Amino acid sequence: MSRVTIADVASAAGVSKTAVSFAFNNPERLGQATLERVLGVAEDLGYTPHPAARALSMRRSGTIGVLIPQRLSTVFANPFVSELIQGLGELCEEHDLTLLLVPPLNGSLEGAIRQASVDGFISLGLSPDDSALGVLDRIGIPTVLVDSEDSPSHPTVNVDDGGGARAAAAHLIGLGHRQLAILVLPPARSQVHSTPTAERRLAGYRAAITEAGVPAPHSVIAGISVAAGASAFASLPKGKRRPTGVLAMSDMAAIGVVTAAQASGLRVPDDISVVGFDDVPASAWTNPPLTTVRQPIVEKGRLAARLLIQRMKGRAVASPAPLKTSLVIRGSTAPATNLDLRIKRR
Amino acid sequence: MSRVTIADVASAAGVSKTAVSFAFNNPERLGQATLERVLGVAEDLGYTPHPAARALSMRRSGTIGVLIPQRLSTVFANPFVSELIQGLGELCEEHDLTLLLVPPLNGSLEGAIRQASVDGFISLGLSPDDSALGVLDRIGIPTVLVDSEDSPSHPTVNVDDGGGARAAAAHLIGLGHRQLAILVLPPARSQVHSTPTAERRLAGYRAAITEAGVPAPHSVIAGISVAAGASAFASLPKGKRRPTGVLAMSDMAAIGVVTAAQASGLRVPDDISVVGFDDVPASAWTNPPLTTVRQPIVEKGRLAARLLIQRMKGRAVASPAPLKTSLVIRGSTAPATNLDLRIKRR
DNA sequence: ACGATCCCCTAAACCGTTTTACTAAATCGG
DNA sequence: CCGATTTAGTAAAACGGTTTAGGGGATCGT
Repeated sequence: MSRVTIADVASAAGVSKTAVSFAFNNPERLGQATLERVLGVAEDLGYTPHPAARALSMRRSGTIGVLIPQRLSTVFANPFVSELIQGLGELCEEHDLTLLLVPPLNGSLEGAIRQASVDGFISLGLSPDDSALGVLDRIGIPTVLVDSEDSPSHPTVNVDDGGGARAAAAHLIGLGHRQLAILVLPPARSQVHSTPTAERRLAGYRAAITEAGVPAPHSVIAGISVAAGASAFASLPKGKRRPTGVLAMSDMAAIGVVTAAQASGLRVPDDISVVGFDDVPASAWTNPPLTTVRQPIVEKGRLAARLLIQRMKGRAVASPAPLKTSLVIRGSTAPATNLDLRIKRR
Repeated sequence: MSRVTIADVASAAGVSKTAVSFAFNNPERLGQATLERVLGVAEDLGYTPHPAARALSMRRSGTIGVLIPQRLSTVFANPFVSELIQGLGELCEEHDLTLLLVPPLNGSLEGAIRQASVDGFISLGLSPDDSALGVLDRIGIPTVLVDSEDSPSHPTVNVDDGGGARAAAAHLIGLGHRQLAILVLPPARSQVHSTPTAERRLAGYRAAITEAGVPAPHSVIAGISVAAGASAFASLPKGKRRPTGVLAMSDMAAIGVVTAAQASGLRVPDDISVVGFDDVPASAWTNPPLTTVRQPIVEKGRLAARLLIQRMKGRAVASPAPLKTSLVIRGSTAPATNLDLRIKRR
């Protein structure tokens, strides 16, 4: 009933364990006859090398880990992660690697990191002061940081969040919007908390607003889910002080705002403009299609994986320049209308 | 430079390897003083147990594998997988497990299976004759089949695909549609090929159509992506023979049909009705919102994970009854209009 | 005919843990 | 004060592979 090991195959074929190992990993070192016999016996017995034993012995598991700072159920509700995995996946498959998702276990990422048998880590959105990072370089495992801050010990892959955010805010301001709202992420230590990326976006929004000299925006806390966006809309000021332009930290939150606004009887973009961030595919199909800041997510995944694989091969790699972001103008933004005027006209 | 092992800690603390191991896994077997000393030394040295060594020795890796029959980049383009992972993730985190994504490597799922160090597998959409299944029970690793066919050796989690499909087709027929099209999946052995699930859906569509005695539907081959749906629309008959109702195998394909139809100048649902399958979250935000067959994807993931975890604990588990599906009627379907009539009216 | 080479194959060490079986010392009951 | 338990720790054997170093026989060149 128990697993068939290399020793079983060896004795059944009348050879040494070494020979069996060679048959699989170094066939040219065996004679034609023995090779075939060993392979045949292995097949008959249904032998399969034990992956953990192999990993231990070869000091390589053929797996890279994706460090996910929050619960899988919240993170995978955002298509951003799917997109990123598509990029990572392309390179993994190219290099015969599998992908391990490593979320916090019992609320602790560190514990999860230790348990993970991987050759390298891709870390998503970790704050530079996160204790998990300490564990990472203590273990000395190759790591690439995505959506984090520049680190002396690990290469970092980022996009130009600040520039994208400025462009988005400038777009709204250019359309005449003066009463703006920003959906900021909850402060650290909540389940969904702020990340370096979100900070850069926020800074970009604020910079553009300050430079334009328009009134300070209204800030409201929201997570990155559609539901969070919807409830954020609910807590915006009503009446004359209602914002006419909303800047979100993600497309999901933006979509939440749009649907909640529509449900409350507002028209998008006529009554309220909303801009998202990321440009996930779904943003092109929403009603109206979402104006958003595009970042090349799949490309970002590919790049991160490429760098990690190089590091795993021992090559030193430098952090690449941030990838470009660009504003994609679709249907969720329009020139601001004068509220008082419209109300009067009715 | 090399990794610090349990032996290093042991000699530094002046105890045996056993003591160090106990300090972490069996602290009550050590005296207060030694326990603290060992733990302190381990901390100082930055000791972390080698996961593969641990897995080998304990015969458990703390990981469950998700067997993915196609490339990650194609599979993760469908939000269905994200949803499923949310469900799987909930139970994994509850049980301190991580999730390994196992796509085919070099086109071979079997090879990938062997390399994966996991305690159990969740298999997605595998045909019952897939050779990968043979490998699975040869190794004797606990497995739960999702979106597959009933198997004597493994519990299966399914939804009522056939019933959902019938309801969808009946809905269109009830609206007066007589010229129907079905988007069928490519035959086996292409990159995205048909699955047992798709077969059941197809059978459901056909059964409802046959029973209602309406003309045989037009079939057109399409994958499960938005792009595939769009190009499928392009290959539908034009003019008087153009279908007025389209049945898809996934929401993504349906969305592709909708956008392509709109791009070609047709109005949805006025000129053409489209129904999807799955009810991924994005279906509620599209323009128009998609009529689709809802299946409880997250719940499906939870259930599959729950069963697998039970099997991993040695309990025998039976396949549960298929989960219920239900038709969600939104805005992409409407009563059929007489084409000739409409053309005349213009 | 004889050392050098090459071809096949093997014994044993190693990877880094956990766990079993056991021992020496300390504590206990009576 | 003595045998029986308990306590606190250890040595060695797994776990299941890969890899290093080397050995025995056939083949080669001379």
